[in-house]
Amino acid sequence: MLVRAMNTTRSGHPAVTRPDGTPLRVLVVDDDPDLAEVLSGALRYEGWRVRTAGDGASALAEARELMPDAVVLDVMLPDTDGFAVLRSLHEVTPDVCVLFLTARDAVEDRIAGITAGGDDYVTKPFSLEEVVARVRGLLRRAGIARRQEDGPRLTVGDLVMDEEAREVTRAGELIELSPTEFELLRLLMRNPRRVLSKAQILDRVWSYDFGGRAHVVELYISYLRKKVDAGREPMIHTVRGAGYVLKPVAR
Amino acid sequence: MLVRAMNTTRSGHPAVTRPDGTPLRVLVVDDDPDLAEVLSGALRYEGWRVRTAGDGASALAEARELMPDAVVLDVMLPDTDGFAVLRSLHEVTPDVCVLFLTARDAVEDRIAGITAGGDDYVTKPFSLEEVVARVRGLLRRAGIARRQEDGPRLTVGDLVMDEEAREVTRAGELIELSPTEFELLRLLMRNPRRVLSKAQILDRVWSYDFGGRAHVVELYISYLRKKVDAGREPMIHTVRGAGYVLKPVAR
DNA sequence: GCGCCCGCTCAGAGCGATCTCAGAGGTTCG
DNA sequence: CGAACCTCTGAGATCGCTCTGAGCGGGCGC
Repeated sequence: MLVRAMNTTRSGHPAVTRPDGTPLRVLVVDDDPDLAEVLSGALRYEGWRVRTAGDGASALAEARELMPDAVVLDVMLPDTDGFAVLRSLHEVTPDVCVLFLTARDAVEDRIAGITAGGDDYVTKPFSLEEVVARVRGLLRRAGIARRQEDGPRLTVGDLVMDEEAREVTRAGELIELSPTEFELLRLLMRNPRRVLSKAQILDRVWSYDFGGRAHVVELYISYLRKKVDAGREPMIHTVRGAGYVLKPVAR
Repeated sequence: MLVRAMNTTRSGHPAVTRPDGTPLRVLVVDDDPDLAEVLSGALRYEGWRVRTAGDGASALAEARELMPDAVVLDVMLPDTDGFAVLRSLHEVTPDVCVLFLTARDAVEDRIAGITAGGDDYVTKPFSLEEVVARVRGLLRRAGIARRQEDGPRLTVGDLVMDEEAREVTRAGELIELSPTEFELLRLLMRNPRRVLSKAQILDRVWSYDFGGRAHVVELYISYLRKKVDAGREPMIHTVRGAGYVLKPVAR
């Protein structure tokens, strides 16, 4: 039936859950409320339980209460710096995974030192698809996540994407994609047979501060077609006035 | 006037309800009272419980009282911006779904991130069918809605519509439809065996600012017939002086 | 049975959506 | 520092969609 089970995402595909089947718990820490809202929306959409905090102090308080599996943590906070928060976090929840949000010019070496422990980071501005993918990766590698499906592989028809290796093949043939093309295709493959509007695509694949227009989506769809559909039976379809769909070739 | 059971729409088909069988609750927020009225009428027609508000402040007040499952929210409000309202809404009712209403030109700027979660939006001017369909889609994906029928598929006889994939088949054969044709057929399929007048159709499928005459309805019915009934036993019937009906082929 | 009105369909204009190309910046890497 | 690559902008060109207008035909009231 359609009553939502705990382990189903809003989008309907099977959710990544904790080993006991309860939803994963994620804490978002960022002092920009709009950004925190957007992030938490995207993570909630994965079927996860999300809380937010705006500074280090309340982050710790929330963490104590929520006992999160993962934390999405802005390195620049008003009261403390992210690394101090990280240390305290690990005291509260030792096994927690952390995804850092950082400005591009931030000291990359310090980050590198921290991420050695299995944590990860993305630089602002980032796309939501990217953040979500990273969090999923973290959890999976940490062994916290139990995936309902196969593994780190997405399959639609004869199109296969290995997210970890960042490798895509169609009918066994390797397809080389640029970062943006890869992200766009991932979004499409995570929503097969579902029409996605250009705005939805823009919101998830391009970074939140992107000012441009939906025209780029058309452009990148065109790139993808040249690589994914090249000569073969097309899988990427335009639905005029509605958006784009990825479908396995008709039976 | 019409007496009706709580879980039945005015039009008589089974209502989409909350899991416990009580009617879904929707809050409409728009500063144009006329528009708010039209919208709330259309949503009530679905058998849902509807309240309206004209600005952000009263929207929050109403939300606290109604605890809505979904909110239809104009992004341009006199007192606050849509983002702030969204945040406060999520504080009051964490799992609420939001459908944004926006002017066409506004789409480009600040919508970014808004559809990031499960939320969605439509641009003005819109048709009522579209708004209703989107709200239903939101609720269904959020797992809030319990549908009396099967799933995200509409079926009348051997005619099947998959709303998410925007795909229609008859007896297994794929039928390609333009956006307007699709919307019209959806209306007919949601009201099988019921005669719909041209005025009703016009009101629901065409946007509220459409100046044209009912002649377009005839035209689009004609288009649909060519595609849906093509050569087969007809399902679309004219009722002279009254309107049109869609019926499964009599056995 | 007659004529009128309703409804059906055709053809075409106008418009908007989409596709693609070419090239300007910017970034990465060797 | 240069080459290769990536991303995005702008401009046409194209194509499909929507709606108008007109003519035709048939059902229904008289």
